Amino acid sequence: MPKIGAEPIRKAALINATIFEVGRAGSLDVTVAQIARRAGMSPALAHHYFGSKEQIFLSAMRYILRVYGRSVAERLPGHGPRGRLNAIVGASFAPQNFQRETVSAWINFYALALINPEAARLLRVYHRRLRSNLILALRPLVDDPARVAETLGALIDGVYLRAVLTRGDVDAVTAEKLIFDYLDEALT
Amino acid sequence: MPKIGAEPIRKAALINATIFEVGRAGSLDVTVAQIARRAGMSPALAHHYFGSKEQIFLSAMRYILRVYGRSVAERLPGHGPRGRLNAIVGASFAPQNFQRETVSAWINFYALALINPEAARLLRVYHRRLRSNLILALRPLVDDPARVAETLGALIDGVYLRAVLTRGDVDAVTAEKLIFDYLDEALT
DNA sequence: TATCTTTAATTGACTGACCAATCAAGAACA
DNA sequence: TGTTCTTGATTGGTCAGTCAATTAAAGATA
Repeated sequence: MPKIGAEPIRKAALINATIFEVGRAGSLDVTVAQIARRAGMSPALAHHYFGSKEQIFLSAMRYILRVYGRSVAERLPGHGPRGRLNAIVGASFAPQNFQRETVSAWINFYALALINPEAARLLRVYHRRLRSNLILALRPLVDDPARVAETLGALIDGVYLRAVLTRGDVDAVTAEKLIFDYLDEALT
Repeated sequence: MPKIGAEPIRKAALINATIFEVGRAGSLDVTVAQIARRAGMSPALAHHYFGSKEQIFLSAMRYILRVYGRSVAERLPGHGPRGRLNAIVGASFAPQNFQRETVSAWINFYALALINPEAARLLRVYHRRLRSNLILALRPLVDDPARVAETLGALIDGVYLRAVLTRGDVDAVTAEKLIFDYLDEALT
Protein backbone atom coordinates (compact mmCIF):
# COMPACT_ATOMS: atom_id res chain seq x y z
CA MET A 1 0.00 0.00 0.00
CA PRO A 2 2.56 2.62 0.88
CA LYS A 3 2.63 4.03 -2.60
CA ILE A 4 3.10 7.76 -2.96
CA GLY A 5 0.06 9.89 -3.66
CA ALA A 6 -2.09 8.52 -0.86
CA GLU A 7 -2.69 11.88 0.75
CA PRO A 8 -5.54 13.22 -1.42
CA ILE A 9 -7.23 9.81 -1.42
CA ARG A 10 -6.97 9.47 2.34
CA LYS A 11 -8.18 13.01 2.89
CA ALA A 12 -11.17 12.52 0.63
CA ALA A 13 -12.02 9.28 2.38
CA LEU A 14 -11.81 11.00 5.75
CA ILE A 15 -14.03 13.86 4.63
CA ASN A 16 -16.65 11.47 3.32
CA ALA A 17 -16.46 9.43 6.47
CA THR A 18 -16.82 12.58 8.57
CA ILE A 19 -19.98 13.68 6.77
CA PHE A 20 -21.38 10.19 7.02
CA GLU A 21 -20.61 9.77 10.72
CA VAL A 22 -21.75 13.24 11.73
CA GLY A 23 -24.91 12.75 9.73
CA ARG A 24 -25.49 9.37 11.23
CA ALA A 25 -24.82 10.42 14.79
CA GLY A 26 -26.80 13.63 14.32
CA SER A 27 -24.13 15.39 16.30
CA LEU A 28 -20.56 16.59 16.15
CA ASP A 29 -19.91 14.25 19.03
CA VAL A 30 -18.05 11.83 16.87
CA THR A 31 -14.62 10.53 17.68
CA VAL A 32 -11.66 10.64 15.37
CA ALA A 33 -11.47 6.88 15.85
CA GLN A 34 -14.97 6.43 14.45
CA ILE A 35 -14.24 8.59 11.45
CA ALA A 36 -10.95 6.85 10.78
CA ARG A 37 -12.47 3.41 11.11
CA ARG A 38 -15.23 4.31 8.66
CA ALA A 39 -12.55 5.59 6.28
CA GLY A 40 -10.59 2.39 6.72
CA MET A 41 -7.51 3.61 8.50
CA SER A 42 -6.07 4.18 11.94
CA PRO A 43 -6.90 7.26 14.01
CA ALA A 44 -3.24 8.19 13.98
CA LEU A 45 -3.31 8.53 10.21
CA ALA A 46 -6.24 10.90 10.37
CA HIS A 47 -4.25 13.08 12.71
CA HIS A 48 -1.24 12.75 10.47
CA TYR A 49 -3.08 14.20 7.49
CA PHE A 50 -5.31 16.77 9.16
CA GLY A 51 -3.43 17.71 12.31
CA SER A 52 -6.54 17.95 14.45
CA LYS A 53 -10.16 16.98 14.66
CA GLU A 54 -11.13 20.60 14.20
CA GLN A 55 -9.40 20.69 10.83
CA ILE A 56 -11.21 17.54 9.77
CA PHE A 57 -14.54 19.17 10.56
CA LEU A 58 -13.64 22.37 8.79
CA SER A 59 -12.51 20.52 5.70
CA ALA A 60 -15.74 18.56 5.65
CA MET A 61 -17.71 21.78 5.94
CA ARG A 62 -15.74 23.37 3.13
CA TYR A 63 -16.42 20.31 1.04
CA ILE A 64 -20.16 20.47 1.59
CA LEU A 65 -20.25 24.15 0.74
CA ARG A 66 -18.12 23.57 -2.35
CA VAL A 67 -20.39 20.82 -3.61
CA TYR A 68 -23.41 22.98 -3.03
CA GLY A 69 -21.82 25.98 -4.73
CA ARG A 70 -20.85 23.88 -7.70
CA SER A 71 -24.31 22.42 -8.11
CA VAL A 72 -25.77 25.93 -8.13
CA ALA A 73 -23.19 27.10 -10.67
CA GLU A 74 -23.91 24.14 -12.94
CA ARG A 75 -27.55 25.10 -13.19
CA LEU A 76 -27.03 28.78 -13.87
CA PRO A 77 -28.28 30.71 -15.66
CA GLY A 78 -31.18 28.34 -16.37
CA HIS A 79 -34.06 29.09 -18.70
CA GLY A 80 -36.73 31.73 -18.70
CA PRO A 81 -37.30 34.62 -16.30
CA ARG A 82 -37.31 32.33 -13.29
CA GLY A 83 -34.34 30.35 -14.49
CA ARG A 84 -31.89 31.69 -11.93
CA LEU A 85 -34.34 31.14 -9.12
CA ASN A 86 -35.11 27.60 -10.19
CA ALA A 87 -31.41 26.88 -10.38
CA ILE A 88 -30.75 27.96 -6.81
CA VAL A 89 -33.75 26.26 -5.27
CA GLY A 90 -33.21 23.20 -7.41
CA ALA A 91 -29.64 22.85 -6.26
CA SER A 92 -30.72 23.03 -2.63
CA PHE A 93 -32.87 19.98 -3.07
CA ALA A 94 -30.74 18.05 -5.50
CA PRO A 95 -29.96 14.53 -4.28
CA GLN A 96 -26.32 15.13 -3.42
CA ASN A 97 -27.25 18.10 -1.23
CA PHE A 98 -30.43 16.75 0.25
CA GLN A 99 -29.45 13.30 1.41
CA ARG A 100 -30.19 12.66 5.03
CA GLU A 101 -26.56 12.46 6.12
CA THR A 102 -25.59 15.54 4.21
CA VAL A 103 -28.40 17.65 5.59
CA SER A 104 -27.77 16.41 9.10
CA ALA A 105 -24.07 17.21 8.76
CA TRP A 106 -24.97 20.59 7.32
CA ILE A 107 -27.13 21.44 10.30
CA ASN A 108 -24.43 20.33 12.68
CA PHE A 109 -21.82 22.44 10.93
CA TYR A 110 -24.22 25.32 11.37
CA ALA A 111 -23.96 24.63 15.07
CA LEU A 112 -20.18 24.49 14.82
CA ALA A 113 -20.26 28.04 13.51
CA LEU A 114 -21.55 29.12 16.89
CA ILE A 115 -18.32 28.21 18.58
CA ASN A 116 -15.66 28.12 15.89
CA PRO A 117 -14.58 31.36 14.18
CA GLU A 118 -13.40 29.69 11.00
CA ALA A 119 -16.66 27.78 10.67
CA ALA A 120 -18.51 31.03 11.24
CA ARG A 121 -16.50 32.67 8.49
CA LEU A 122 -17.28 29.87 6.04
CA LEU A 123 -20.94 30.11 6.86
CA ARG A 124 -20.97 33.87 6.39
CA VAL A 125 -19.40 33.48 2.97
CA TYR A 126 -22.06 30.96 2.03
CA HIS A 127 -24.85 33.18 3.36
CA ARG A 128 -23.57 36.21 1.53
CA ARG A 129 -23.28 34.36 -1.71
CA LEU A 130 -26.70 32.78 -1.42
CA ARG A 131 -28.17 36.16 -0.60
CA SER A 132 -26.63 37.96 -3.52
CA ASN A 133 -27.52 35.14 -5.89
CA LEU A 134 -31.11 35.28 -4.73
CA ILE A 135 -31.33 39.05 -4.97
CA LEU A 136 -29.92 38.97 -8.46
CA ALA A 137 -32.43 36.30 -9.43
CA LEU A 138 -35.32 38.15 -7.84
CA ARG A 139 -34.57 41.66 -9.06
CA PRO A 140 -36.53 41.34 -12.32
CA LEU A 141 -39.38 39.55 -10.59
CA VAL A 142 -40.39 41.47 -7.49
CA ASP A 143 -40.47 44.97 -6.08
CA ASP A 144 -38.47 44.14 -3.01
CA PRO A 145 -35.86 41.50 -3.86
CA ALA A 146 -33.92 41.86 -0.61
CA ARG A 147 -36.93 41.10 1.52
CA VAL A 148 -38.04 38.11 -0.52
CA ALA A 149 -34.48 36.79 -0.57
CA GLU A 150 -34.37 36.97 3.21
CA THR A 151 -37.64 35.10 3.53
CA LEU A 152 -36.65 32.53 0.97
CA GLY A 153 -33.32 31.90 2.67
CA ALA A 154 -34.99 31.41 6.03
CA LEU A 155 -37.59 29.15 4.46
CA ILE A 156 -34.96 26.92 2.88
CA ASP A 157 -33.13 26.65 6.19
CA GLY A 158 -36.37 25.85 7.97
CA VAL A 159 -37.27 23.14 5.50
CA TYR A 160 -33.80 21.64 5.89
CA LEU A 161 -34.17 21.64 9.64
CA ARG A 162 -37.51 19.90 9.49
CA ALA A 163 -36.32 17.42 6.92
CA VAL A 164 -33.64 16.24 9.31
CA LEU A 165 -35.99 15.96 12.24
CA THR A 166 -38.70 14.08 10.43
CA ARG A 167 -38.22 10.39 10.71
CA GLY A 168 -38.30 8.36 7.58
CA ASP A 169 -36.90 9.40 4.27
CA VAL A 170 -36.57 13.03 3.51
CA ASP A 171 -38.76 13.95 0.61
CA ALA A 172 -37.02 16.37 -1.72
CA VAL A 173 -40.00 16.70 -4.01
CA THR A 174 -42.38 17.80 -1.27
CA ALA A 175 -39.77 20.14 0.16
CA GLU A 176 -39.12 21.73 -3.18
CA LYS A 177 -42.82 22.10 -3.86
CA LEU A 178 -43.27 23.99 -0.62
CA ILE A 179 -40.63 26.48 -1.69
CA PHE A 180 -42.06 26.93 -5.17
CA ASP A 181 -45.56 27.37 -3.80
CA TYR A 182 -44.26 30.20 -1.67
CA LEU A 183 -42.56 31.73 -4.69
CA ASP A 184 -45.74 31.51 -6.74
CA GLU A 185 -47.44 33.57 -4.09
CA ALA A 186 -44.62 36.03 -3.66
CA LEU A 187 -44.13 36.61 -7.38
CA THR A 188 -47.65 37.74 -8.07
CA MET B 1 -28.70 25.51 54.94
CA PRO B 2 -30.09 22.02 55.06
CA LYS B 3 -33.63 23.16 55.37
CA ILE B 4 -36.27 20.93 53.80
CA GLY B 5 -37.94 21.98 50.57
CA ALA B 6 -34.75 22.73 48.68
CA GLU B 7 -35.48 20.31 45.88
CA PRO B 8 -37.77 22.42 43.67
CA ILE B 9 -35.58 25.48 44.15
CA ARG B 10 -32.44 23.58 43.26
CA LYS B 11 -34.06 21.95 40.27
CA ALA B 12 -35.32 25.26 38.95
CA ALA B 13 -31.89 26.80 39.40
CA LEU B 14 -30.30 23.92 37.53
CA ILE B 15 -32.74 24.20 34.65
CA ASN B 16 -32.13 27.91 34.32
CA ALA B 17 -28.41 27.37 34.49
CA THR B 18 -28.64 24.67 31.84
CA ILE B 19 -30.49 26.91 29.40
CA PHE B 20 -28.05 29.71 30.08
CA GLU B 21 -24.95 27.58 29.66
CA VAL B 22 -26.18 25.72 26.60
CA GLY B 23 -27.23 29.02 25.07
CA ARG B 24 -23.93 30.59 25.90
CA ALA B 25 -21.82 27.71 24.67
CA GLY B 26 -23.99 27.30 21.60
CA SER B 27 -23.73 23.58 22.09
CA LEU B 28 -24.84 20.70 24.27
CA ASP B 29 -21.19 20.19 25.05
CA VAL B 30 -21.56 21.59 28.50
CA THR B 31 -20.36 19.80 31.60
CA VAL B 32 -22.49 19.08 34.62
CA ALA B 33 -19.83 20.92 36.60
CA GLN B 34 -20.40 24.11 34.58
CA ILE B 35 -24.14 23.90 35.00
CA ALA B 36 -23.86 23.21 38.71
CA ARG B 37 -21.40 26.04 39.25
CA ARG B 38 -23.66 28.48 37.43
CA ALA B 39 -26.52 27.28 39.64
CA GLY B 40 -24.40 27.72 42.75
CA MET B 41 -23.96 24.16 43.89
CA SER B 42 -21.70 21.16 43.56
CA PRO B 43 -21.87 18.79 40.59
CA ALA B 44 -22.73 15.98 42.98
CA LEU B 45 -25.91 17.76 43.98
CA ALA B 46 -27.00 18.13 40.39
CA HIS B 47 -26.63 14.39 40.00
CA HIS B 48 -28.44 13.85 43.26
CA TYR B 49 -31.52 15.67 42.04
CA PHE B 50 -31.60 14.71 38.39
CA GLY B 51 -29.80 11.39 38.30
CA SER B 52 -28.07 12.09 35.00
CA LYS B 53 -27.04 14.81 32.62
CA GLU B 54 -29.55 13.51 30.12
CA GLN B 55 -32.37 14.11 32.57
CA ILE B 56 -31.14 17.64 33.18
CA PHE B 57 -31.27 18.36 29.46
CA LEU B 58 -34.70 16.81 29.04
CA SER B 59 -36.09 18.79 31.96
CA ALA B 60 -34.70 21.98 30.48
CA MET B 61 -36.28 21.15 27.16
CA ARG B 62 -39.61 20.44 28.79
CA TYR B 63 -39.36 23.77 30.56
CA ILE B 64 -38.71 25.70 27.35
CA LEU B 65 -41.61 24.01 25.63
CA ARG B 66 -43.87 24.63 28.60
CA VAL B 67 -43.01 28.33 28.71
CA TYR B 68 -43.66 28.62 25.00
CA GLY B 69 -46.92 26.73 25.22
CA ARG B 70 -48.08 28.91 28.07
CA SER B 71 -47.26 32.12 26.25
CA VAL B 72 -49.29 30.96 23.27
CA ALA B 73 -52.20 30.01 25.50
CA GLU B 74 -52.14 33.38 27.24
CA ARG B 75 -52.63 35.17 23.94
CA LEU B 76 -55.43 33.03 22.63
CA PRO B 77 -57.94 33.60 21.18
CA GLY B 78 -56.84 37.17 20.41
CA HIS B 79 -58.89 39.71 18.53
CA GLY B 80 -60.26 39.78 15.04
CA PRO B 81 -60.09 37.19 12.29
CA ARG B 82 -56.32 36.99 12.49
CA GLY B 83 -56.29 36.95 16.27
CA ARG B 84 -55.28 33.32 16.65
CA LEU B 85 -52.55 33.69 14.11
CA ASN B 86 -51.17 36.83 15.72
CA ALA B 87 -51.18 35.08 19.06
CA ILE B 88 -49.08 32.16 17.85
CA VAL B 89 -46.59 34.21 15.89
CA GLY B 90 -46.43 36.83 18.62
CA ALA B 91 -45.61 34.21 21.24
CA SER B 92 -42.78 32.88 19.11
CA PHE B 93 -41.08 36.24 19.18
CA ALA B 94 -42.01 37.35 22.67
CA PRO B 95 -38.97 38.33 24.73
CA GLN B 96 -38.95 35.28 26.99
CA ASN B 97 -38.95 32.97 23.99
CA PHE B 98 -36.70 34.96 21.71
CA GLN B 99 -33.74 35.78 23.90
CA ARG B 100 -30.43 34.73 22.47
CA GLU B 101 -29.77 32.07 25.09
CA THR B 102 -33.24 30.63 24.85
CA VAL B 103 -33.21 30.40 21.07
CA SER B 104 -29.74 28.92 21.09
CA ALA B 105 -30.78 26.36 23.67
CA TRP B 106 -33.92 25.65 21.65
CA ILE B 107 -31.92 24.91 18.52
CA ASN B 108 -29.57 22.68 20.44
CA PHE B 109 -32.43 20.73 21.95
CA TYR B 110 -33.67 20.29 18.41
CA ALA B 111 -30.34 18.64 17.73
CA LEU B 112 -30.75 16.49 20.84
CA ALA B 113 -33.93 15.13 19.32
CA LEU B 114 -31.80 13.54 16.62
CA ILE B 115 -30.18 11.20 19.09
CA ASN B 116 -32.48 11.00 22.09
CA PRO B 117 -35.86 9.30 21.76
CA GLU B 118 -37.46 11.19 24.64
CA ALA B 119 -36.31 14.52 23.21
CA ALA B 120 -37.68 13.44 19.85
CA ARG B 121 -41.00 12.66 21.49
CA LEU B 122 -41.19 16.05 23.16
CA LEU B 123 -40.40 17.76 19.90
CA ARG B 124 -43.06 15.79 18.05
CA VAL B 125 -45.63 16.81 20.62
CA TYR B 126 -44.64 20.43 20.15
CA HIS B 127 -44.73 20.15 16.37
CA ARG B 128 -48.12 18.50 16.37
CA ARG B 129 -49.58 21.11 18.65
CA LEU B 130 -48.10 24.00 16.70
CA ARG B 131 -49.40 22.48 13.52
CA SER B 132 -52.94 21.98 14.72
CA ASN B 133 -53.00 25.44 16.28
CA LEU B 134 -51.89 26.96 13.01
CA ILE B 135 -54.35 25.00 10.93
CA LEU B 136 -57.18 26.02 13.22
CA ALA B 137 -56.10 29.64 12.97
CA LEU B 138 -55.75 29.49 9.21
CA ARG B 139 -58.91 27.59 8.35
CA PRO B 140 -61.11 30.68 8.03
CA LEU B 141 -58.42 32.59 6.17
CA VAL B 142 -57.05 30.45 3.37
CA ASP B 143 -58.07 27.69 1.00
CA ASP B 144 -55.33 25.35 2.00
CA PRO B 145 -54.62 25.75 5.72
CA ALA B 146 -52.42 22.66 6.00
CA ARG B 147 -50.01 23.84 3.35
CA VAL B 148 -49.73 27.37 4.72
CA ALA B 149 -49.25 25.97 8.23
CA GLU B 150 -46.41 23.82 6.99
CA THR B 151 -44.74 26.77 5.32
CA LEU B 152 -45.26 29.02 8.29
CA GLY B 153 -43.82 26.46 10.68
CA ALA B 154 -40.74 26.00 8.52
CA LEU B 155 -40.37 29.76 8.18
CA ILE B 156 -40.48 30.29 11.93
CA ASP B 157 -37.86 27.59 12.44
CA GLY B 158 -35.68 29.12 9.74
CA VAL B 159 -35.89 32.56 11.26
CA TYR B 160 -34.96 31.11 14.64
CA LEU B 161 -31.98 29.36 13.14
CA ARG B 162 -30.76 32.53 11.48
CA ALA B 163 -31.35 34.60 14.57
CA VAL B 164 -28.95 32.40 16.48
CA LEU B 165 -26.29 32.49 13.83
CA THR B 166 -26.35 36.20 13.30
CA ARG B 167 -23.90 37.92 15.51
CA GLY B 168 -25.12 40.83 17.51
CA ASP B 169 -28.48 41.13 19.13
CA VAL B 170 -31.35 39.17 17.77
CA ASP B 171 -34.01 41.49 16.52
CA ALA B 172 -37.47 40.22 17.37
CA VAL B 173 -39.22 43.05 15.59
CA THR B 174 -37.54 42.41 12.25
CA ALA B 175 -38.06 38.69 12.61
CA GLU B 176 -41.74 39.10 13.37
CA LYS B 177 -42.16 41.51 10.48
CA LEU B 178 -40.73 38.97 8.08
CA ILE B 179 -43.33 36.44 9.18
CA PHE B 180 -46.22 38.87 8.97
CA ASP B 181 -45.12 40.03 5.53
CA TYR B 182 -45.28 36.45 4.38
CA LEU B 183 -48.73 36.09 5.88
CA ASP B 184 -49.94 39.24 4.18
CA GLU B 185 -48.96 37.65 0.88
CA ALA B 186 -50.38 34.23 1.67
CA LEU B 187 -53.72 35.55 2.95
CA THR B 188 -54.61 37.41 -0.20
C1' DT C 1 -36.94 22.86 77.89
C1' DA C 2 -33.46 19.54 76.91
C1' DT C 3 -32.14 15.65 74.37
C1' DC C 4 -32.33 12.16 71.07
C1' DT C 5 -33.63 10.40 66.39
C1' DT C 6 -34.60 10.74 61.78
C1' DT C 7 -34.13 12.62 57.47
C1' DA C 8 -33.01 15.94 53.71
C1' DA C 9 -29.26 18.47 51.92
C1' DT C 10 -24.75 18.77 50.65
C1' DT C 11 -20.04 17.97 49.18
C1' DG C 12 -15.01 16.30 48.57
C1' DA C 13 -12.82 12.68 46.90
C1' DC C 14 -12.68 9.10 43.90
C1' DT C 15 -13.34 5.88 39.85
C1' DG C 16 -13.76 4.11 35.42
C1' DA C 17 -14.20 5.23 30.90
C1' DC C 18 -13.18 7.72 26.95
C1' DC C 19 -10.57 10.40 23.88
C1' DA C 20 -7.47 13.75 21.23
C1' DA C 21 -3.01 14.03 20.20
C1' DT C 22 1.92 12.34 20.11
C1' DC C 23 5.73 9.49 19.01
C1' DA C 24 8.76 6.15 17.79
C1' DA C 25 9.23 2.56 14.89
C1' DG C 26 8.01 -0.52 11.04
C1' DA C 27 6.74 -1.33 6.08
C1' DA C 28 6.97 -0.55 1.24
C1' DC C 29 7.98 1.88 -2.56
C1' DA C 30 11.13 5.24 -5.60
C1' DT D 1 19.08 5.24 0.73
C1' DG D 2 15.57 8.19 1.61
C1' DT D 3 10.87 9.39 1.53
C1' DT D 4 6.12 8.47 2.26
C1' DC D 5 2.79 5.86 4.51
C1' DT D 6 1.12 3.61 8.42
C1' DT D 7 0.06 2.11 13.06
C1' DG D 8 0.47 0.30 18.10
C1' DA D 9 1.30 2.06 22.24
C1' DT D 10 1.19 5.71 25.24
C1' DT D 11 0.11 10.03 27.55
C1' DG D 12 -2.32 13.63 29.63
C1' DG D 13 -6.56 15.34 30.33
C1' DT D 14 -11.59 15.49 30.89
C1' DC D 15 -15.84 14.15 32.62
C1' DA D 16 -20.16 11.57 34.20
C1' DG D 17 -21.45 9.31 37.87
C1' DT D 18 -20.77 7.17 42.74
C1' DC D 19 -20.07 7.05 47.62
C1' DA D 20 -19.18 7.81 52.21
C1' DA D 21 -19.32 11.26 55.42
C1' DT D 22 -20.95 15.75 57.33
C1' DT D 23 -24.28 19.23 58.56
C1' DA D 24 -28.30 20.91 60.42
C1' DA D 25 -33.15 21.18 60.32
C1' DA D 26 -37.54 18.78 61.81
C1' DG D 27 -39.86 15.96 64.78
C1' DA D 28 -40.44 12.96 68.80
C1' DT D 29 -40.05 12.04 73.68
C1' DA D 30 -39.94 12.86 78.41
